Amino acid sequence: MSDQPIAEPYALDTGRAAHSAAYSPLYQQIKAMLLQSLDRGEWKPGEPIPSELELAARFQVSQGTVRKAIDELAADNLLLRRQGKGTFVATHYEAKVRFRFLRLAPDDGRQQATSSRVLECSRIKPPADVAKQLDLRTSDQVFNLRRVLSFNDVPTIFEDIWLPGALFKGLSTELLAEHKIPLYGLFESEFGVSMVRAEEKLRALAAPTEQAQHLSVQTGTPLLQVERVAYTYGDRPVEVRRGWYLTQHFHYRNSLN
Amino acid sequence: MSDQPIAEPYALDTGRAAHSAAYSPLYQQIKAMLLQSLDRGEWKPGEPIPSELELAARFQVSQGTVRKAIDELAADNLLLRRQGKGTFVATHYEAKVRFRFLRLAPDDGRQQATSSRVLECSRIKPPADVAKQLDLRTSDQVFNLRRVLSFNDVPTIFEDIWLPGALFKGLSTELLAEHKIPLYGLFESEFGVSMVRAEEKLRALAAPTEQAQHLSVQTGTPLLQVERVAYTYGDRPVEVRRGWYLTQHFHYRNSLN
DNA sequence: TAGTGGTCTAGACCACTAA
DNA sequence: TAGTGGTCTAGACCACTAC
Repeated sequence: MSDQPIAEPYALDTGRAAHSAAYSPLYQQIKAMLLQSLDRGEWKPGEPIPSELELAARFQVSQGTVRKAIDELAADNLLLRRQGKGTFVATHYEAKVRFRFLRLAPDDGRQQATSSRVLECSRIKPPADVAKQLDLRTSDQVFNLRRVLSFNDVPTIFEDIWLPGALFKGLSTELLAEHKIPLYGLFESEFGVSMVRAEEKLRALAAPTEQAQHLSVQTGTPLLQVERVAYTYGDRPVEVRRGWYLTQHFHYRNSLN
Repeated sequence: MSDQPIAEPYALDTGRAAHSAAYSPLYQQIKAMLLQSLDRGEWKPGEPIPSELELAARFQVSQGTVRKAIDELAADNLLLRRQGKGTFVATHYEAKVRFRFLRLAPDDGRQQATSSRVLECSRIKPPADVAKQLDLRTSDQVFNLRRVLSFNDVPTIFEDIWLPGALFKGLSTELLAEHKIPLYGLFESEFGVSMVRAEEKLRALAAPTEQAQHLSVQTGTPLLQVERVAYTYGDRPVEVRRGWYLTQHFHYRNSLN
């Protein structure tokens, strides 16, 4: 085993000449490569990624440059740093992460027992607007999922969810029944799809008949409607979700920074 | 003029001994001092702060340490870095910042002419819940402001606002009429109060009579109610705002990260 | 050309974790 | 004790802005 230099396995653009065609800093290039590794599932949620020194050696840069790349991924909540232990791939099996995506909170602040009842899980062709939001054709297959979330056994959220069929092969009512909350945890461990970011649009509206029935309220009751598009690595949309929230004893919390 | 060393004017805790009582990194201490300067109004919104090298000399640390402090303040949107020009105190007279606090957007994405009509501006004693949220006594004075925001002359938001009297001396309907949008711009330039962060609670509810009248809809129309507490430097609450949004043609946009 | 923030390096040392 | 991330330094050079 000699110490002969190995062939440069990573194509880093070290050329930092002024006015270079498409210059991007080294740490951005490294960030992009780490993102690819995450996307490929090279390191799974909950697992540690290689140490900073190891990555620095692999990419032939200094530790500080790797640090800056990891810093940004940690700021985006894709990675989690733990001093003395390592850097880990974020997972949805953590209260912290869950609350980032479940913004409805009880007015009195008390903990609530959460339960989910799946009403439907079928393979269908998507409505035109959903197909567009998922970057699919209307001829592609999608899963349509409908469920009711209850807090302390009080039905509070009705959700209508669409998922690309190609990514969620094998999704079924049984699988959903076995698996408990959170849904995004199931997605990451069973299908290797990590939800990283989402955009939501909120409106107040009078409950349609169907939604009202699922939530045990009268038709016309004011509901908070939440339309979500969720994205995985690389800003690829992988879920459309329409939710109707009862806000008699709950509120949607948000921070403006 | 001699080059004699000046007395150390800043109390930095350089003692980094293990298990030191209350150890905090140098860059955090510097961040805290920069925050104090911002709070004192040493540098006003829109103005540049001293250069990194100058601050490094002032605090007797390396440029890198100052950079890290500034990095965090810039990430929190308190400062704005502009390469080649300097680092500036964030101001609410910028579209970017405005959209951080006004989350209602038209469904069709088209630009809308925004106008504000002030209905009331009075000095009163605060309701108990408002006093509590502002860390005031119910015997303290507050300003109560009511206004309607219209987009393309369509009334869309009714707001009820409370501000600590001590901080907003001289606030009046006239001042508000002269001054155009945004309100937080007025607060920062006329009263030296910079809104830095806010927490909101959203609910859907049936329009009460008064709100319905202001928004030209029927009593009972579903409205999005938004309760906001806004904070200035050092997490001090300085505004309570209750808004009712018409979401027929608008939605509240939010990003989950 | 001078001054600003932005990137990158190499190395020292600290704080935390686990064996 | 060894290995990890966290802090701090000093210095070089690049990119951008303004004069």
